[in-house]
Amino acid sequence: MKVSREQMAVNRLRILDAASTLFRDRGFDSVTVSEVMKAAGLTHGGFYGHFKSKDDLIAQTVTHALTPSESSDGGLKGYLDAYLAPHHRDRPATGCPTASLASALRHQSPEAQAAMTIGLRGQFDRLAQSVPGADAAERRRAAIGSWAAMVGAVILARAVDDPVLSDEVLTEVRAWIEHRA
Amino acid sequence: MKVSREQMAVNRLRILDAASTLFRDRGFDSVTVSEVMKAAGLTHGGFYGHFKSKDDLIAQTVTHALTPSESSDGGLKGYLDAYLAPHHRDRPATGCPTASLASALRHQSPEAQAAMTIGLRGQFDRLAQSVPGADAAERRRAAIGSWAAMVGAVILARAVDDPVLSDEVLTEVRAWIEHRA
DNA sequence: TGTACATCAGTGAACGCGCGTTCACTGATGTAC
DNA sequence: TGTACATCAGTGAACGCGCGTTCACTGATGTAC
Repeated sequence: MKVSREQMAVNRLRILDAASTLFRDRGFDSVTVSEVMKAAGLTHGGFYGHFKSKDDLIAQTVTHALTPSESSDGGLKGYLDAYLAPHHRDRPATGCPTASLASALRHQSPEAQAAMTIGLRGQFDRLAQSVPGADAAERRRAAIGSWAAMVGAVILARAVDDPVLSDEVLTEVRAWIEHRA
Repeated sequence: MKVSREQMAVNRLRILDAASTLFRDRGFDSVTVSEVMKAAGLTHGGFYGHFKSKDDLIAQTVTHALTPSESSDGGLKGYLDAYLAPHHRDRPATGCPTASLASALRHQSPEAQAAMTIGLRGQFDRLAQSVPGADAAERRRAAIGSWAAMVGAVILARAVDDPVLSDEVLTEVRAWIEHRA
């Protein structure tokens, strides 16, 4: 049954939101097209009216997920604390897409990688504005260094079985970055 | 045709080496059991004489890949330079297993995660011995912080499409870590 | 504004392929005598 | 040391399942008059 053009646009966004959540939670490969459509309240057959293929969905989802929603603007310290917190580590589905998806992007389409490149460039620019430093070059270096450490910390904290070691990674990396800033 | 016990042990190691290379290169999901066996010079049917399942292979491969082979002992500076080099970024198949596999471990068996935990603990201990710092706590913090930044940098550098941005990530993170040490 | 009809978003059954896994078989190994 | 036989590592065909994708169909939309 046909739906209105507005409804179709809404459905497209619902699919992207569902995909964004599911992919962050379980990765690209183990999430099926049917699951995404079901989570969006539709059936799998309609998928190909919105996207050319699963690869296409992945590329568009990366773009969608990395488009910054008017950030909290709560300062670097607050951002760092929230990012390197157990709450964030334990909820990849609603957390930073870079931390959950960056590694897998190496095996995805050029389109998906291009979306990641744009997202990362934006993140560096944004971070460079809130990070302290004498000149622009120093701030950019601190932005890139901090971001690599933050993403690496969350990935390591999530890969580890022992909650004590996992918490230690978050705490120590936070202290290590702050000590410098 | 049966082979000698020694040959069987050799074959087992060949399978683990092949799996280690293939998994690092292409991830756990997109590498098939048949591919691993073929790369080890065997046929897929014999696989289940060595491993209980593909999940079992993954867990044992993580253990195998993270067992440190008498490290180069070339000092922290040399290690950092080699780690954050384009050569390493461009060759995940022969590179650091943590950088290529840590993210995916979140979706693997408890056994695989336990192997990662042991490997990470060892890496922190080793790094803490070569990193400068006033006391043990400071050195451990520097070890964890540097490792998170190194792993994060290689993951980001590999996820990105633009070679200039990718090189910049490696260079800036290296300078950022060194500036502190 | 109301009516008739063409369009097309969404449905759900079906297809085909590739994967992990199983299994009957082979023939070299290694043990018992 | 030599021989007969049981064992079992490896082979390759086959199975079954789940996935991405296709397609004939449905019925609400939205346009032409």
